[in-house]
Amino acid sequence: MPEQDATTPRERYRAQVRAEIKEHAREQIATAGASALSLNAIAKRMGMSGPALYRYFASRDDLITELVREAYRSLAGTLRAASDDGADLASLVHVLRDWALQDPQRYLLVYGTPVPGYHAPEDITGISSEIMATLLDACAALVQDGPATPFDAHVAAHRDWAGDHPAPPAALHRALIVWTRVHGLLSLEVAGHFAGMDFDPALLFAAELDELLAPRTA
Amino acid sequence: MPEQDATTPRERYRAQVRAEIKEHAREQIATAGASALSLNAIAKRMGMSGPALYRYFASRDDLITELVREAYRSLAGTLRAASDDGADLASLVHVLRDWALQDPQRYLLVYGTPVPGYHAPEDITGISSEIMATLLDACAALVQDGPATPFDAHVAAHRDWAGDHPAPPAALHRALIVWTRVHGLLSLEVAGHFAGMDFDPALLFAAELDELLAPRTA
DNA sequence: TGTACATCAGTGAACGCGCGTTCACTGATGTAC
DNA sequence: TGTACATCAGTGAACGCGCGTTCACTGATGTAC
Repeated sequence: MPEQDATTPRERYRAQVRAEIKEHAREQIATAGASALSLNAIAKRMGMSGPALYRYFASRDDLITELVREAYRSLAGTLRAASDDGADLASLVHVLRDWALQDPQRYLLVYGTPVPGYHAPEDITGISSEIMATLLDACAALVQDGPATPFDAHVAAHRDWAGDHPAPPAALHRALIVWTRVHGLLSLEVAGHFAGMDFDPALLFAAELDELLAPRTA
Repeated sequence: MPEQDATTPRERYRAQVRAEIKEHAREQIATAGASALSLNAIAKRMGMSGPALYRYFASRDDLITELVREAYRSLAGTLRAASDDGADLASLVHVLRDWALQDPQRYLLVYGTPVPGYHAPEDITGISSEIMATLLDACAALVQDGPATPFDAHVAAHRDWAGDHPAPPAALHRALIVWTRVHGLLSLEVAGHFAGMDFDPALLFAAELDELLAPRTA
């Protein structure tokens, strides 16, 4: 995972230290959540003094922004890659689940409650809609004709979030439903709300995916 | 909202100050999230010195615990009351949504990512299963016979979380699905992830509720 | 009803902590001639 | 190839802040006789 084109030794070193800082930051977030991220604590764990990190990140917010951006990019890239490999909606959703469980806090960086007092930069909305676009591709390939629901009509008139994606209203609707259902399952699982409940979250997920793909009648 | 049976003037005063502290705590949580809750800040806003609060709560964790417990109790009570008034699953789910949007941070205290470094006391699991029980009642009244899904079988063998509720496996399954779908919608809405997206979350919610109640065929 | 005592709310000082961030600096690494 | 200079990583001290929590205390409120 190269930081940039790192040609000179100094640039390579910089990139490496930056990566190491982010590594420790991710560890720290995984333990205590993003709001507990502390530059001094990272420095200590790296055997450096606190101020040294300011050579690599302008501020704590800067570091968080970088982590959030990378989380978005990682998810967008992972889904896009699966999609390019021919994954259908079911596979895509499984890829999303695997990605989320592999690093729960990273998932929460994207779809969790925003870090208090922190505001995301604009370029992230771009990556966000790239994720949506991948989901829309898969949904568009799947929707069949049927009676348009009232929400289909509504979303047809409010589709800015889909950019210029050519998906029909029913696909927009489906994509939103997929998103919210999957997020409901993942966020509860990741937050530990299934913990005392004995059943297997993977099986519930599979069952919900079945319903997601099953045809429906009125 | 009486704290306890407050008979003597001193007890009444205590209860009132406790309530006022919690009021300010809720405000602070609403602004910056639960992890930012600070006893000193609350005291300052109440025109008291920090240590004074230790007359009312043994520690910061104690205060958080109280707020979490009250959130659970409020939700359990609200749902139970609606259920006793004869609410069906659809109404119940709308009651849940209203309760969540009325105070988003309170909803997150119950179903959000747990406050880092904080562990909930046991008596809360009791209230939690009371909530589930209300949901199960509504689902049991609604499920019709049909082919048992693989997950129905699984949950029939892993139903400890339902206590001794007599609901059939299909109802357990249904309750979990209702919970996760509704939470997906609410948590994304409450966290502001629909904010840039123009469509009306209430309509998406209504559409999803329709699908939740519509009969399904394979 | 009045006095003596116990209870309890609230204060202010203090402890030790960790935080983000700045600043002037040392010393090593790279660059130009 | 060797020297002079610029660049840059990292340090240590310092600033000001807010945190949770303890402690010994004052003063008001209630209770018992």
